[in-house]
Amino acid sequence: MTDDTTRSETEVLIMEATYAALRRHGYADLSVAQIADEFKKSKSLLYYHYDSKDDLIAAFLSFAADQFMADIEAVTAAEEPVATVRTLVDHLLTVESREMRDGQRMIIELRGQAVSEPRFRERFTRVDDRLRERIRSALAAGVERGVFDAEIDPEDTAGMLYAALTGAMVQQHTADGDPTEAVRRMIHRRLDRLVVD
Amino acid sequence: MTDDTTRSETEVLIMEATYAALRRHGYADLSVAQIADEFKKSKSLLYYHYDSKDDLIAAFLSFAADQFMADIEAVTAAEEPVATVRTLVDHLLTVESREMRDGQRMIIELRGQAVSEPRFRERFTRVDDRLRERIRSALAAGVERGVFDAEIDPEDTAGMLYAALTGAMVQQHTADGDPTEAVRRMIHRRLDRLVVD
DNA sequence: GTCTATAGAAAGATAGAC
DNA sequence: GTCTATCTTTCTATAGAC
Repeated sequence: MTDDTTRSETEVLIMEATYAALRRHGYADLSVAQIADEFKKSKSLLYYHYDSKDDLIAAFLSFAADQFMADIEAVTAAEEPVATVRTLVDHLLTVESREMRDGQRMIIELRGQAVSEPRFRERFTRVDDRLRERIRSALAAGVERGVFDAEIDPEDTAGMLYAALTGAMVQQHTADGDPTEAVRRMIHRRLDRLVVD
Repeated sequence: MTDDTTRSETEVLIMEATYAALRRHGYADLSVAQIADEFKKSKSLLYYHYDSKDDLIAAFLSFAADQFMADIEAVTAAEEPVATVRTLVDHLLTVESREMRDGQRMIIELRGQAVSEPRFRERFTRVDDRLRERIRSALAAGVERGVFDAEIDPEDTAGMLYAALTGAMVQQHTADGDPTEAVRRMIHRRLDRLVVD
């Protein structure tokens, strides 16, 4: 279900080295040599496992997407509708550690590349669809159970919320000043009002 | 006010060549040679006018930001509060020509680079601040004149709206499926409700 | 200001041994 | 599967003439 292409032990090590290299250098001027530097074994071994640099990065994006989605599923599993949305919002907008910050920065930078890299775009499409659907289904379930105002359109509302989350993350990492708190407040306030007392 | 560094005729030609090269090749593997190819004069002349490639690109980003903001000001000039926000939303979410699409893609791609390029980040900070402020002041003016519900917090609301706009644009150009219509509908609907009858 | 020519560095990728 | 060594291309940037 998670499209986990089977990854050998070495391949997992390569993915981790790629992660480390991306954290350290960013994507813009990431070289295969830099990835190899984060890797116990040799540079040419990377070419044994992947046909090209682009191939390797595309594989990494799948790897990262798998990890990210598993993380999300774990956090929001088995919560009721309102809590699911709130948790998701807080999870996406919170940067508690340097590791999380670097991880998000990496994603934002790679996302920019998806403009012209079809393989990247494909992975982001997948993640977007799943997150949006997660919000939509929570909203729909809420309406069905009578906890949310029946006036809302779960599809559009989910699209709007997820766009706001994406935009806040992008702005946070590509401009000074942090818009995430305003967005978080607005969404929680909105949820308060949507809940039928 | 617009921080227009004075640009010589040749420099404007270089900016236009850079724009053409970015449209054609994207930022990811843009070379100075490719910029020169869109330019009547020689490659080395680029280095006479700019110290380095990064310098040239940073200058281009200022140039593009100036154009973009002038465009926005022109479209929203002298409109009343509600119309200003509606026009801004439609303007940012509408892609009517190939030129507009390419322009937006270019911005999104460059924005990804702002993660690790301080000079890029600085430019995006400026544009973000101005657009957010434009929305905020329109909302505040609307409240003051009694056309908007006095309950809203113009600052946070502007942050939320602008985040949604940014997110919709980013998603539109970095994933398949177009979330802009949902976001546009939601915002206009929201504005309908905010207007005190 | 503008050109041609090229230096110098770095990158992606492969050859071939073990 | 993994290594070392290296080929080849491409790129940024400069030198030096006009």
